[in-house]
Amino acid sequence: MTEIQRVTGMQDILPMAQRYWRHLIQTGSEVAHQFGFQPIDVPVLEYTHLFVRGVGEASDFFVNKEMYTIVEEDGVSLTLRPEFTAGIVRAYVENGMQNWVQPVKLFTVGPIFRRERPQAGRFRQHSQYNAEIMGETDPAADVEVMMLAMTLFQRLGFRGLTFQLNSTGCPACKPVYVEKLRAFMADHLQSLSPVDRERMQRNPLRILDSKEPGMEKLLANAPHIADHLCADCADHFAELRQHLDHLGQAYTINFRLVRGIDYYVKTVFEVWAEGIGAQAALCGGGRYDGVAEAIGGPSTPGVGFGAGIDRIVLTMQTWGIEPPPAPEVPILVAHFGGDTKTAALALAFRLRQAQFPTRLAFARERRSLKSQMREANKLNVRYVLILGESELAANAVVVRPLDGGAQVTVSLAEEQLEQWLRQALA
RNA sequence: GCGGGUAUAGUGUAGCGGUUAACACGUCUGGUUGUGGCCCAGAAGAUCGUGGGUUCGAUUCCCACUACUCGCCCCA
Repeated sequence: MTEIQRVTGMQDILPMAQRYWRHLIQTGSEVAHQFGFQPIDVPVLEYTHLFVRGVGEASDFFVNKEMYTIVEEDGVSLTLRPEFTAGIVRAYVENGMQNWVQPVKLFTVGPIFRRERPQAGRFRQHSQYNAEIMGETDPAADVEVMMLAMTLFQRLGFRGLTFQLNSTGCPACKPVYVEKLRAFMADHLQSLSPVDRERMQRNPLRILDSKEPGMEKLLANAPHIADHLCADCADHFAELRQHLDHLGQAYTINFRLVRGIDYYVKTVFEVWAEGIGAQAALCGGGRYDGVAEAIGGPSTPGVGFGAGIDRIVLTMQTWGIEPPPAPEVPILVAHFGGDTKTAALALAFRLRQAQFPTRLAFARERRSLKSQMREANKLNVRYVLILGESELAANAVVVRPLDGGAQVTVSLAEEQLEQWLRQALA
């Protein structure tokens, strides 16, 4: 219990849970392909400064407390990626994707690492599905990213999905708004909780999604960013909404929806599912036109989203959304005495060559057929191929169906067994 | 970083200041000569999270630590 143990916040994805994961990843890949996104993988490890520059002002906090960083002997500092965007933007710049047909549309799946305190649906290692469009400022690109997310969740079987949508402004209008918000809050200091006063210092926008009691009423009267956007941002937001309206896609303008990091501009959105609170949003994303420059590359607009796979799987499980059943292994080869084990081994490989998923019964010593039958039954095998000495002598196997059908003897000559099985399993 | 809860075989639980630490599920084996599910029998599997106390004696009471868990902060 003390020695052999997972690292805090890490988890094993056992075979029983894999069908959720596989289904999610496969559906995600299919949908991405349909939307014209190409797959990409970026390293788990990057130079620390990539993430430090990428996340901007709040970086001290993350660097100190929330990132897994190792310093190599020569002093080079590396960090396990705490997000995908920085790495993908780095790959875009480093591989000269500016010279590809614009925009470049990419998606990826993989683990990310954050040294946070684990809690329901939050792990230190968790996997994300990410999609990004790089090199395009058109609000239609935002729409496409949003609809990719929405389609994915619909395809997975979620119901009652809604967009939560907001605009967070840009370097031109966001600071002006933040000042207005700060001034408003200063006038209502006495109704702010200590936590929110603290927030006002560090990251005023975050007050908007405060969970403190009474904030709802106060925030309703606070200045809303949608009313303080610059012309460019207002146009972008208006056009985005127009497109959504035109698609008949419902959305909720949520003025409390914000992102904690500076590089987000204009669009921010989440997908919520019926009955799930804001904390369990299925995904979140937005526009990050400032990132490429922040990491030292040429100014490049980008928009994308990330969806936490672990959390989506949890949600599917609590809702009873069933992925397709795991592929089964329909055949077990049993053997019984004499040289039959050797022959069974060969038979199993022969069947696998012929594309039949096959399990082979093992037996150090002589093992009863009954025991092997039990194994087959527990594994939900459809046919047990019994290879005893008499079958071996006759160059045949007994094919025993486990669904109650009659067993038959099939010759091992030529392709007879393969043909029989192909028909039976069709 | 802060706060609440929990810690007994693989899993879920019971238990008590002194017991061979129990039960269910699961696992394995067997139930006459080569055939699953039900049933029956047996077996393996726990220094009762770790370390300190209190006590004649601690799995049981107390403390600390660790881990797990739920929430807060934060959330790229």
